[in-house]
Amino acid sequence: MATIKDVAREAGVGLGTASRALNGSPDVSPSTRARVLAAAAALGYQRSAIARAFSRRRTNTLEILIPSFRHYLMMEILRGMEAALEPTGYSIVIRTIEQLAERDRVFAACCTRGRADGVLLIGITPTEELVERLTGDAFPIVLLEAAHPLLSSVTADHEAAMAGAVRHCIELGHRRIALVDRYDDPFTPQQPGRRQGGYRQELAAAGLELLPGYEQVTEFTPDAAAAALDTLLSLPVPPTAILSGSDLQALGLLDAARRRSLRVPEDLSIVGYTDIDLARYLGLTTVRVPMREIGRQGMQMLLTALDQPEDSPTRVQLASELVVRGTCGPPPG
Amino acid sequence: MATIKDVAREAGVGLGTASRALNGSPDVSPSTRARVLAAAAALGYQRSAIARAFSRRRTNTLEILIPSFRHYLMMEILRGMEAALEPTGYSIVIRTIEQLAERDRVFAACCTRGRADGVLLIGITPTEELVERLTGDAFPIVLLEAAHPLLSSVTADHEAAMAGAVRHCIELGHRRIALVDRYDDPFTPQQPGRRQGGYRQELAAAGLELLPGYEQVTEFTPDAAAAALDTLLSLPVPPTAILSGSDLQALGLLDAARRRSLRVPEDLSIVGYTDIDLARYLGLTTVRVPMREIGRQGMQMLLTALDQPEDSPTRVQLASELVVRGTCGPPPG
DNA sequence: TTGTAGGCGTTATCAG
DNA sequence: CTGATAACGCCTACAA
Repeated sequence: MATIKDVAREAGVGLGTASRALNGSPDVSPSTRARVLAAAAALGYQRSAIARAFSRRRTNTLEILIPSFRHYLMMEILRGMEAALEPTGYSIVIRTIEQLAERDRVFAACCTRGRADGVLLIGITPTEELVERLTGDAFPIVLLEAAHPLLSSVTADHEAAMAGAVRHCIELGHRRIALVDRYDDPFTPQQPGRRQGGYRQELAAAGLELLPGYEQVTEFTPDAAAAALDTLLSLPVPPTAILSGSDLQALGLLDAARRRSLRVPEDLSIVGYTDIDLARYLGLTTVRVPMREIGRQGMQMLLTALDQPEDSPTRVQLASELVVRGTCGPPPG
Repeated sequence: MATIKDVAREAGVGLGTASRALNGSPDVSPSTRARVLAAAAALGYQRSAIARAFSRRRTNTLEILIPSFRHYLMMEILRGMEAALEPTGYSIVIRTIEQLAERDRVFAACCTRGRADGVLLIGITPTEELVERLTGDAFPIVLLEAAHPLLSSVTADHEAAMAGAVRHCIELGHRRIALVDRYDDPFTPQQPGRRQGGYRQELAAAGLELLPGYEQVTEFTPDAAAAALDTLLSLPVPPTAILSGSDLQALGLLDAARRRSLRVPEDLSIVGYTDIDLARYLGLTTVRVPMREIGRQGMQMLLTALDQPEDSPTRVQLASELVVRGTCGPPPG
C-alpha cells in the first residue's frame, strides 16, 4: 500500500506539499498539484482514513445507536438519515443496544470525542449521567423519538396524534374506546407512553370515562395484540373501537377479530399507528408518523451541530396525520 | 481527555506497562495491574479507538455495503449479522450504494486494507476489477445474495425455491402459471433472475409451455405488481396462478385482484416470496427465504476469514421452503 | 516483570 | 509556494 511519502517521492516534492495537493489546498501551484495527482494515480495511492482521522482528530464518522434491527420503522428512519447524509462525506456506524445492561458501557464508549464526531440515539433515552458529561463536553448528540430538556431532539407529536385518533372515533359515535399500546422506550417500559397520555386527555376532554381494563400495554407484536383483544372482548363492557400503538399490533387485532368472525369495521373499529407501507394494502385506518422525515431532520440537525456547536438544544416535534381508510366506522347498533 | 500517558504517570508506571495492563497482557503483576486499572478509572480514561486502530493496523470494524435502506429484507439480514457479531468486538459501518455511478468509487475506498478489516456486500455483485484486486490482496470479503466464483458467498437457493412453487401450483392442477418477478441485482437489471430460471426449468420439466407475456419483471413494489396483474389478465389466455418474486409484489397482486372482485384462491392463486412477517397475517402462501440466517452465516464466514485468511472461497447456499397458507388453491372450473 | 524508544500515515506549523 | 519537523495516542519489540 502506497503512502503519501511514496507519492511525494514519486512526484519529487516534499511530503507537506503532497498532502496539500491531495487535499485541494489553494496554496499549491497548478503544475505541482498535477504532478502530485499524477504520481498518486500512478501508485494507486489511497489515503489512510485511520491515519487521517488520527491526525485531524476527527473521524468523519457518526455513530447511530438503536435498540435493535427488529423493527421496520428503523428502516424508514435510517432511510431518512441516509438522505441527509448523502451529500456529506460522513460514514455511519450503527450500534445496537439489545440489552439494558450494555447501555451504559456503550454510551460511555460512543459519546466520547475520538471515536465518532457525533451521535444519534434512536428511541433510547440517555441516562442522566451521560447527559451531564455530554453537555459539559458540548459533544454533538441528537435524540430521535426520545427527548431530554438539555439535548436536541426530533420526535413525533404522539400525544396529539393519538388524541386525534380518539377524536375520530368519537365523531363516528364511539363511546367505548380502548387502547392497545406498546412501550415507547424498550428500556423504561414502566413509564406511560406519550400516546397513552393523548388518549387519556382526549377521553377526558370529551367527558368520557376511562373504563377499567381499557388500556392494554403489550409487546410490539401482532400476537401480543391479539391476546390483548381477547382480554378486551371478555370485559363486562367491551369496547367498540380499539386504537393501537403500532400498525403491527393493529394487524394482530385485525387477524384476531377475523378469527372470531368479527367484521371490521361493522362490529369493531380498529385504528393503527405509524402507517407502514403495508397499512395501505390492508386498508387500515391509521396515524401517519413521518418516520423518514424524523430521520432526515435528526441527521440534518446533527450535521449542523457538527459545524457550529450549539448554544442551546433544538427540539423539533413533527406533526402526524390521521389517514382514514377502511377499518374504522360507526359503532354497531 | 486522559491519555494512556496520564494513566501511566498516575499509576507510577511506565507507558508500556500501562498499555499491557490495560490490554490484559499476562506479563504484568497483579498488583501493578490493579494500580493501573485504578488510575485509569480515577482519570476516566477511555482509550482512543483511532489511535489503537492506527497503531495496530486493524480497525475492528467491518464494512457493510447495501444498495439502500429501502427494503424490509435488509433488516432481517442485518439482524442475523448482528447475532453473529454480538459476541465479538467488531463494529459495523453501513454504507449505501444508491447510484450505480458511486459503486466503483465506494468499492475502491472500502475494499482496501486500513479502513475496515473486512467487507460484506449485500445484493451487489462486485466488478471484475475489484475481484481481481481483492483476490490478490487476500482481503476478507463475503457476498450475500450475490455470487462470484472467486469469492465466498451465502445465497438462497432461488432456482429450487421457485421451481418448488411452480411444482406446488402444478400439483394443484394449474397449467397456466405466470411469474411476476423483480430484478435480483438493482444494478444489473438486464440479466434474468435466478427465480426466473427455476420457473422456466420447472415449467419445462412438467412439459408446460412458457406462454408469451407470462413473465413480468417489475419493480419491487406492490403497485408495479398490480399493474403487471392488469397486463396478465388482459392476455388472450390469462393465467390461473401467479408466482411472485417478493411478498411485496404478491401484496400488490392480492390488492389488485380484490379490486377486480376476484376471489383468491378460488378465481386466482397467488404465491409470494420471502415470507416477511406480515405474510402470515395475510394468509399468504409463500416461499420462506432464510434471510436472517443468510445474514448470520455471512457474518460468521467473514469473521472466520478474518482470523484465518481463506485459501479458497466458501460458497454456501441455504434452502428455502414453501409455506402453504391460503392464497393458492386448485384452478377455477 | 518493567521501562524506553521507534513507528504507524497524516496533517499542521513554521521557517525559508 | 514549498520543505522539514513535530505532534496525534497507542502498541510492541527490545533492553534492562
